[in-house]
Amino acid sequence: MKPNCTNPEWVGRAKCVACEVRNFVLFSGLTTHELDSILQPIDNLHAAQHAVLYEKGTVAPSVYTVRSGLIKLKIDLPNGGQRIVRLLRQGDVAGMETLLGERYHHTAIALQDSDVCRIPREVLMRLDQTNPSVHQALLQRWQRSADQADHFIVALSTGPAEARMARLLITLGCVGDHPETLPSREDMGALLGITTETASRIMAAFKRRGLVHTSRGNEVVCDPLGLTQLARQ
Amino acid sequence: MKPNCTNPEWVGRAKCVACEVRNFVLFSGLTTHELDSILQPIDNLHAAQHAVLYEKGTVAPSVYTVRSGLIKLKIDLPNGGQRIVRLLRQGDVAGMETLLGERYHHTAIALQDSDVCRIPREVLMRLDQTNPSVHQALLQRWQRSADQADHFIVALSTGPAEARMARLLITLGCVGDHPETLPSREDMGALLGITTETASRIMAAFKRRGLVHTSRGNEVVCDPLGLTQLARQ
DNA sequence: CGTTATGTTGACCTCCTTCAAAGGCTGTGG
DNA sequence: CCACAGCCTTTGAAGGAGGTCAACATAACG
Repeated sequence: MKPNCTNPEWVGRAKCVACEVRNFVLFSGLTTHELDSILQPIDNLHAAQHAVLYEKGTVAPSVYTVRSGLIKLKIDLPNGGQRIVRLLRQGDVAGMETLLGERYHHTAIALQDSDVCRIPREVLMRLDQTNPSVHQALLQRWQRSADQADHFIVALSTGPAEARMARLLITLGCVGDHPETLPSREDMGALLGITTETASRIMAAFKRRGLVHTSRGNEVVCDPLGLTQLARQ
Repeated sequence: MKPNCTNPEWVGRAKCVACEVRNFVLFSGLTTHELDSILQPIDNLHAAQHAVLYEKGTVAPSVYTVRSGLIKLKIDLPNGGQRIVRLLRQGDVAGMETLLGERYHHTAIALQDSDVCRIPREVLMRLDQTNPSVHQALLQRWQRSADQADHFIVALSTGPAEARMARLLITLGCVGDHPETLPSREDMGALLGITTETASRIMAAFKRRGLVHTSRGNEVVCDPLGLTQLARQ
């Protein structure tokens, strides 16, 4: 936990008009004029791997939209462990509890180098009330968050560890053609509710069986058919 | 699965103005006049135990607010089992995916005899757009739903089965003075991601250890201290 | 009063955790 | 450039927790 990894780095004031991922994030329905009328600053931040966006229990002044990368929302357990309850990717929003004036309900940490935009609570509340498209987009994010929570319960917390791991790999998208950088064994354990050792053993077994191949560095490619078959049970 | 248990019973057109739990449900901020201006019918339904409010995958024309009782939201597993992903009580809302025009994401079934109000999608969408208090109440329900999902992941799907069961009993509120009617062993299993047999064994052990007492019929009273201690690990 | 769901208990075996040790990778300082 | 520390990963052995299958008990119900 080095000091240079604990905080995201400020990149600059966000230029939403020119944002190349605007269609994926909250403000896709806003006109140039409407974007200009935002008074408070929306900051563009770069969160290096392991950077902490915010911590559970602290006051929540802003929400974060993910432009690229992968963010985990975790909750610390009384016994010292942790449980990851959500994974956020491009277009997802972290810290929506801000809108209800509460403190953050999770700790948000970057699993990969990520780009995020930090939107002050007042900005989003005003847009939510004045702009139907933003309002609709917000409802969608909330729904998406609930859907993902369901997935964590049903797919990642149910059944034998091997099946859960297969479902996790599918969820992470490493069945596609592109190789994916996987989270650490410890994070896999926190995602699935199993120990780090079990996560390591299962991954090792998957490699031996040829279900996953490490292509280069940390990146892996997976066997879609084999994994989906394992995921069933 | 008898036919008389599969559907909720129509009780009457809801009289929101006179509703004794109105302060707990979505319309607490509406005036009498605003309530009168609702054109489409809000129906008051009684859902007997095991009654099905709606089924996953069907088109979603309405949301349901819970006036009393206990509703489970479940998802069927590919292997024939089921997993309960949410429990709804007084003031909670089921089927909010309706607002995004989607099909239901869960199957909603009454765990106890329950009273619910069925609100047509159009009514809620209009109120959401025209009335800030309803809008705020909706955001709150979404947040509450996400919070409960977190609880299902962190408290009910993490750690040894015994600790999870202790947390479930605390969640169900049977540490209070009032005796509580517990769900079936099968539902406990579906809540915790364990088998019915394990749920039964753990409950039997709790009774032997004096952690829970069956007071009368299905009602039980629990030992708060003992359970909270078990819940830690 | 038989029939059917629901709960309980036992035996067995698999899966997962725990504790421990060793291997591999990376960055740092000599 | 190499040695070494620190971290992550892997692997082993042992024990316990939970699943599975089966039998039985109990309660609910027509």
